Amino acid sequence: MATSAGPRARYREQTRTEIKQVALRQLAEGGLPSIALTRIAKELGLSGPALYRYFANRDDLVSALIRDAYDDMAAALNAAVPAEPHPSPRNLLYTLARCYRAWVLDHPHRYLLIAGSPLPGYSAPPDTLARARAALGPFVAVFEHADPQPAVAALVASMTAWVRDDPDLATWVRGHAPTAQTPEAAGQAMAGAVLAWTRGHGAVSLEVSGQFEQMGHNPRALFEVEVDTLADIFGLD
Amino acid sequence: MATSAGPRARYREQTRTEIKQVALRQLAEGGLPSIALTRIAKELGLSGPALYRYFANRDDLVSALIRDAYDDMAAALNAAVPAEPHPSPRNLLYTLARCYRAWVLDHPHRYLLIAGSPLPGYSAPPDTLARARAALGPFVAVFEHADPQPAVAALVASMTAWVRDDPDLATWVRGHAPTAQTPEAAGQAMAGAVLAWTRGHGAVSLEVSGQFEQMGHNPRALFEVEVDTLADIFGLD
DNA sequence: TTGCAACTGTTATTCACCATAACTGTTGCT
DNA sequence: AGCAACAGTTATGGTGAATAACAGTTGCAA
Repeated sequence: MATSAGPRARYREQTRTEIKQVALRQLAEGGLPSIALTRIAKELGLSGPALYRYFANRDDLVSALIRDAYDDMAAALNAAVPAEPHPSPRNLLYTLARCYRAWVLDHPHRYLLIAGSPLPGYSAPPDTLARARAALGPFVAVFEHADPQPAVAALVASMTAWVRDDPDLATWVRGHAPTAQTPEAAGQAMAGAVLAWTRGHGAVSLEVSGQFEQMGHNPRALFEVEVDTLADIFGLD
Repeated sequence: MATSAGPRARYREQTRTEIKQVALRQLAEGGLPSIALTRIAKELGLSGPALYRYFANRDDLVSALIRDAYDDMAAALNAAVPAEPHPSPRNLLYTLARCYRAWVLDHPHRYLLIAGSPLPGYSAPPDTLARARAALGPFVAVFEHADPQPAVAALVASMTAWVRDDPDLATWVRGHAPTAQTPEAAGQAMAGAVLAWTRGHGAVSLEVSGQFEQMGHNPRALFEVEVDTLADIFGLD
């Protein structure tokens, strides 16, 4: 495997991992701004500039954390799928959505790292885009067999146009939703997946960033309503 | 008015405002981390520590920006209400929601400042809470006359329990929704308002933080679907 | 009108952190 | 056996937050 590319490469990978672990702890303790190369180095018994052998700079380290977080989340979601034997689309959505929320609540800082605010107008690098797609993939499968209400027609149309314009996207959608052969079907699946994303993000990001902290309601109930009504809108079985 | 509390206080307020303006520009240009007291001072022809006469520290300045943003947004929303003469609840919701999105798109950085990620577990100071409520207020009025679907029953129940436990909240809700006398009615209004908040935030925060950047769909269509279906769920006229 | 207390500003200094340069010892591979 | 790549070091420079110590200005009360 790629792990046995010589002892040096292995040691290097090991050190990179240790650095990231310390960075994650600092992230958990004080948020993004308190990830400090100097302190990471000190904690590892290294001194300052040594870290630059492993990461080009602070941003590079943070990017690595973001990539890992995406991968981890995507893995969790994909792992959740086969758990349910022959799920109805509705139950599959429930499973995925709960898995999503569970991951976020387990890794709040990492989620804020992913979803947190870059600059307005910022465009994620393409590899990040691909990773985000990997997390969205399982949701696409949910909506391939659906009977959406008229209220989403405009959104489905917008998504359909996008699928038509972007062949890569089209093949990607079909990879997750094999029966979505027409642009319309693919657009419908994308509409469902993106709605799941925005709704999940809305509910969960406010929960995890502490905005519900002083509020005496049940965040889980809120989340479930969003998922439930999403299933309704798409007429999932 | 409060502005004529002596020439000194007036000059002081003026300087504070200038500082905040420069800070806002820096925020727009490079995000939160590039708000730098030293550079603000330089730009104003002052030198470093002078700013500490006006703000206790960097966090204090940022807090002031957050407070201003909340106030500004709340003002925009409240100003949007009387525009529509005798609106149906549904049309009122549309008006408010579009106003919300318009404000966010007009002030993306300030929105990210408000909604952006503090630490998980962070609790906003009470005055911020009050300001957030002021922005939520107009939405409460929308949902006082509604006929919610069974899918939201659990959420309404959760909100009702909260209203029952928190007399301050109860009076605040009645301030915006005079007919919501029972805890149930108030809980229903809160459920609608909070759902509007989370949905709006989900759609708009992803849009404004650039997550839709490379995606060929129409963010407006997405937003409208969310608002439309929210109105449906609550059976708004 | 005078005088002082509060206010506004200054320079000097410390500390934390990112980043680069220049250099040295180690090690794995040919 | 030997060298090139690698992993680490100290020294240095730059930026920014924050505090201390000090000095000029001004509103206002006696």
